Amino acid sequence: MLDIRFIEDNIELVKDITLRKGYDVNVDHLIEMVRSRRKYIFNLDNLRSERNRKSKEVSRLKRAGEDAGRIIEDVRRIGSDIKALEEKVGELENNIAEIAFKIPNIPHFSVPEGNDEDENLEIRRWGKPPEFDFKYRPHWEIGEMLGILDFKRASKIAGSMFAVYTGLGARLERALLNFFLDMNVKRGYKEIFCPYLVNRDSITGTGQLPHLEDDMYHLDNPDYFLIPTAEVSVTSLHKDETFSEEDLPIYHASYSACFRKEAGAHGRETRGLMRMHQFNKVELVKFTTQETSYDELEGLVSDAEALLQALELPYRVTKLCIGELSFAAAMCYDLEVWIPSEGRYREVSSCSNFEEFQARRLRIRYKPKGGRQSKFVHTLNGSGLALSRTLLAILENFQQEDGSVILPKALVPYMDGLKKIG
RNA sequence: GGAGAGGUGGCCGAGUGGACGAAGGCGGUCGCCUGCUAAGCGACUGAGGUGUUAUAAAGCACCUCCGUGGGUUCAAAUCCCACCCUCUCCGCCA
Repeated sequence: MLDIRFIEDNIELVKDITLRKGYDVNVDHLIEMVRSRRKYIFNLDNLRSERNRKSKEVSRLKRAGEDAGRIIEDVRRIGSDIKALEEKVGELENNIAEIAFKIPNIPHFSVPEGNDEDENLEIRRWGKPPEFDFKYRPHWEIGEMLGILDFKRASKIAGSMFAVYTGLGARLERALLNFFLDMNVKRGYKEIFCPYLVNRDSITGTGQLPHLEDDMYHLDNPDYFLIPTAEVSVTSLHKDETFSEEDLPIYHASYSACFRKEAGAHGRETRGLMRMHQFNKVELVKFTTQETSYDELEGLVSDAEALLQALELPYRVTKLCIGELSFAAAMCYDLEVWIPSEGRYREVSSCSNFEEFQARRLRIRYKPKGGRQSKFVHTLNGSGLALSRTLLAILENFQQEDGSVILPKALVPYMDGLKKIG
């Protein structure tokens, strides 16, 4: 959520960004309501002040044993005026919040113009895509040949866009999970394990609601959502808290299963591990001061890159253009790993700075050193990393002609010394 | 799921209708004292909003907030109702 004052001062900018990101929001109506709310509150406070004064008078008279009947009559009248105004203000506040929650974050000034993927800015590449002198296979073929992935049975027990990992496949998934968590902890992150079911407030706080409701699995009674990423639980961990500046930055790393309906994607990429209704991910979350958040973003990207480098997977880093930026992000780098079967790079980590956007919704603040006024923290997060896509990339990039797969050295200790599958 | 107890400021904790944004303590900040530290003494120490000067900071005035939402009352932390959460016991379960 943006600061209402900021919106008032930058009406045209807010309208422009909202429109370009494809959200339908009536900013003028919002401003109108904000202004009338202010007027009502002014009147309301005056009435309350009068009531407080007269109430004290009543109490004084009563203690003195004098008659307070006239004043009581007065206060009764004021009371009903107050109630009417309170209703009006309450209604306005609901309407204001409803609109304000639908306004996306404002991109950082350095974010490139552009509307789609092609206009993202490539920052750097690392590693070289493998060159095969044999007919290489997509990961689902490799996985089925090796007997480590089972999509048929997955669809039997659940449906399409699910996977079953068996034997060394399951072992490899677990190896990756442990490797990621260990690495991240070594780099200063605190390991967190959180609920997969969260309440509406949490998921509104990180910005998935209101507009992504259709993409999330929802339980009716009670009103719970299955998290689409650990970002939701881990960021909301500190809801309603005020840190002192010395506590910051805070680094958290959390594994979770992630659940997505992929409602907009049906029919696309239903094969393999690329897009699933349930997948595993380790998420990195940072809480920082306002001054340091962009340096921290660079650090976050490096931390995620270190994982890909340790796995020897070729990747590139891109900076997302305005149109590609998610609802809550002010700036975002994607890490994309090379996928031989597609002949292109695909996202395995999305590292974003949300600035105050989430913190404002979740009321996460800090007291600056020496300062009185508390400020909103900046929140950041990025995958470190998405497990299934990483596993897929390992199968495809390190496949051999005979169908076997050589494991990256970093994983060997996690595979009980096993260097190769198949 | 049943029975009971409880939710108050950064923390502990008092407060059962009017002088309570809230005693007392701890913690914190500043000052005094002190060779240094400790102890001691004194002052200050919640958040949000509206207005004001100029929608800078600071200030000043007022308002709101005692788990959340309703209600009773001239007046609610205090009384009533619903919900949420925590603790204890029982049941159930991994």
